Order: sequence, then structure tokens, then C-alpha cells
Amino acid sequence: MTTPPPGLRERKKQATREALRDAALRLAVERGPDQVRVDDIAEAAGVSPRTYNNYFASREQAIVSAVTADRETRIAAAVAARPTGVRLADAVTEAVVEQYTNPGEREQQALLLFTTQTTLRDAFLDAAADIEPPLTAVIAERVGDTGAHTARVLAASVAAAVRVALEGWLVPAGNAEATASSSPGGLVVPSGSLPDQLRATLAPLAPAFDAADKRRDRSAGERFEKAAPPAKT
Amino acid sequence: MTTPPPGLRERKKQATREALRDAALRLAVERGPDQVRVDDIAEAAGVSPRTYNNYFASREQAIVSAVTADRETRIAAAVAARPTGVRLADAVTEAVVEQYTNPGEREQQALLLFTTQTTLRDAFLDAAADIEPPLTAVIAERVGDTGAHTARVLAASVAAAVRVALEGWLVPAGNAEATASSSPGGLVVPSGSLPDQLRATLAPLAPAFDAADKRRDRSAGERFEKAAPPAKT
DNA sequence: CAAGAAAAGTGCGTGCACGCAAGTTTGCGT
DNA sequence: ACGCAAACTTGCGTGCACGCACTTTTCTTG
Repeated sequence: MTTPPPGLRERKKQATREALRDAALRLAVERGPDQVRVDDIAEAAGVSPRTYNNYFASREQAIVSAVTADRETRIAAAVAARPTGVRLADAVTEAVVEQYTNPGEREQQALLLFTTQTTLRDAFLDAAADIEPPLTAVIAERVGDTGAHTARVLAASVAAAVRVALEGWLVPAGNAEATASSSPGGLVVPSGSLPDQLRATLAPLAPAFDAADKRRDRSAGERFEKAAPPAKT
Repeated sequence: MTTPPPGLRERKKQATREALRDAALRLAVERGPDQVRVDDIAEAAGVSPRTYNNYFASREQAIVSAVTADRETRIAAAVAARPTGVRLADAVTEAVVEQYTNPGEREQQALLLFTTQTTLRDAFLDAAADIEPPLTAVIAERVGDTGAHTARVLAASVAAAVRVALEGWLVPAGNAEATASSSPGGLVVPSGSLPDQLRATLAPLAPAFDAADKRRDRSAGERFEKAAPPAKT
């Protein structure tokens, strides 16, 4: 339905994009990230440097995109796939956790790489913002047209929360003092597993989702104060 | 306590920064934004081009910063200034609205400018993210150490919501079709007043704030069960 | 008040992003 | 099958961000 035959043009385009992504990551891993010139990537992908820049706006973006790929789309799909019975908050959380759990081996190398160079790290964190548009779509479908921008805001908040989680997770290298200083006197789970981090940062948003969700299934006008779900801490 | 005598070094630094900001905005307004070379800004501020780059990482940043100034700090201060009795959500919302309400005349010109060039618009939107760190601090103070990253996530969500509001507000120029397509069939307040937009985008987050807030004054034993203000739509 | 340390300003060189105006490939209607 | 129009690629030129090494200014300490 979405891909009858994609057409040759589109296929070539995707191929080029993938070649570039691939080359970028590979080169960045085998020599250091600083030792990769844009021309190298272009050449490795068999394309002109200028064309490279038609696909990616920065070297970092190219490298990072090899890992992030089309995570955005998959997250949206994963949310849409959950039965409409479950809480929206849970559906989103699980979808996100699921899609950010990659057992790939090349990804591990890449992530390790990201911890070494702040510019790569930043690019990776920025990539998380890409989940907003697709998420907005699926959330909008769930909450209906409650408030004009509700879905947008919720999606954006999720993206922000994910970013926070990733930031807190990508620290193990180098700055042992930064981890210590983040909590003066207490320990804050230096950098537990990513799924845990994600759940932790998404949790505070659950009430907002509940509220948006609630409005929907009681489209008539009664409002009742419902205590927050038993916080198990 | 905060400024004994700021020291001469610091004063000069601020002066330079302001000179750069000023020059950047002024030049951008009088000739078009594209007709402003970095060297021009530097020269107008009486400083070397290289130095300019020590203060700002991009031309857009310099221009935009003339408007955004230290809004971040003021927002945080405004939140902290509210009595602890009011709902946290309200405190934050009002503080944000208040600080984004500028009757300045030069700002108007600038904002108009931002609508014309996407790169400026984007820089302006990105600047909204700067409110996160200070907001995190004040929110953390209110909610205590509920969950490690709760404050961070809430602050980041606010920043995201503000961004959405600004995005929806900075459209009046040119694309009449974009405004129409944003809501297939219904009208979504094409671009009402900024305060309204801000309140609208921040509203969905209120439940999250309430949940975080509740925990806190529950531990103090005093609870203020207040229903959400009658949403009149 | 005299060094010396620390920080800010500067000049230079490099790699890069991107607009523009060709050239080349793909898709489609007749 | 042909040819036109749209999409993609490419080379070139420009302005820019930023690392590095060095000079100048400000702060500190004995």
C-alpha cells in the first residue's frame, strides 16, 4: 500500500543514502572521527562531495544517521500497533523502550564512539527530536482534537524526555567527577541500563497523557478528580 | 552577594557581547539579513572577526540573542518569585507568559525579520531551549528529589511546549496555505496572541506538574486539593 | 608594587555547508 | 519509440566556524 513498486528513482536514492551512511560510520570507526574528511565519505560511496551534502547537512548527521536510521517511523508504528485498551502513556513508553533497544554490534561501537566526541554526542541527541512528527500523528489519533496542540506538545515532551534519558546514559567515559557532582551527596544511579533510564524519564509525563486520554473516552462533561496511579516507590 | 563589584574583566566582556548583539541586530534590520557579513558585525562592534566567533557560534545566534537576551534567567527568577502556595504549573505558566511578553519596539521589528528567513526563525526557536537549565533548578527546588530526573524532564517539556507555541505563532507571513493545512477542515486559531498560544501549549503539561507537586506537599502534610480551573471550551 | 598567572583578543589556516547554474538521468504522455 | 519535463548530480565559488599559537590585558600574590 505504501510501496507498490517504489520506482527506480527512489530506489537509487535510498541506495545512495545508505551507502553514504554506511561509509560515514565505517570510516569514523576505523580511523578516528576527526580523521574522516567529507571527501573520503563521498568517495567511499562513489559520489561527488557536493552530492553528499545534498543528503546530509553535516558530517555528524551522516554518521549518526547510520544508527538512528528510521527509528522515528518504527516508534510511531509500534505505538499504533498496541491495542487501544492500554494506557496511552504505557503504549508510548513501551514503544520507545522497545525501539531504543538494539542488540546490534555495530551500534555498540558507534555509541562508544559518540561518547568520545561532544559534537557526535550532540548530533545523536538531536536526532531524538525526529520522533516528534510521527509521534504527533499517532498521539493525535488517540486523543482526538482535544486542544489544538495537545498532541504536538505531548510528542515534543516525549522527545525531550528521551533526550534527557540519553544524555544521562551517555556519560560513562571520562568524566567521573561530572557524575559525582550531579548529585551533591547522594547517588543518582550513575548510568543504569538505557531502558530503565527511559522509563524513569518518561514516567513524569504519564499524568499528562492520562489527562489527555481521559478527556477522550468521556466525551461528555463530567470531571472527576482521580488520584495518581499508585506510585510504587 | 551576586555582584559585589563584578570586576573589570567581566564588565568589558559583557560590554563586548552586547555591542556584538546590538550591531548584529541593527545591521540585519537595516539591510536584509543576507546582506550582513560577519566582518561587518565585528567591525561595527570594534572587534576582530575571530573574537566575534568567540562569543557566538553563528551569525543567527548573534542576531537572535539581541532579542532573547537573558530571558532564561528572568523566567527562572519569576518562577522563584511566586508564592509557594500557587500551583507549580500556574507559576511556571505565568512566569513564561510574562517573560515572553515584550512591548519593546525593536523586538517587533526583529520578530518580523525572523518570519522572513527560516534560518533566523530556527535559531530563534532553538533559543527557547535555553530556559531548560534554569527552569530545572527552580522546579527541582519545588518538587524536591522526587525521581532523579523529574525536574529535568518537566523543564525540558516546558521548553518544548514553548517552542511549539512559538512555531505556531511565527507563521503569519507568506504561507497562507500552511495555516490552512494544519487543520484539515477546522480552524485552529491561525495565529492568535502569543500569550494565548503559550497558555494553550503549556496546559497539557499541567497534570504532570500537579503529580510531581502533589507528592511534595503530601510529605509536608498540607494538601491543597484544587480542581483544574474551569476549562471553558 | 612588581612579577607571574590567568584570561581575553587576534591572525592564520583548514575543512565545510550551501547557493547557483550547468550537465545528466529517470519518468511519462503521446 | 520519441522527446519533453522534472528530478538528481556535479563543479565552482563564497562565507563561515573553529583549532592553534601568539600577543595583550586584567587579576592575584608575595
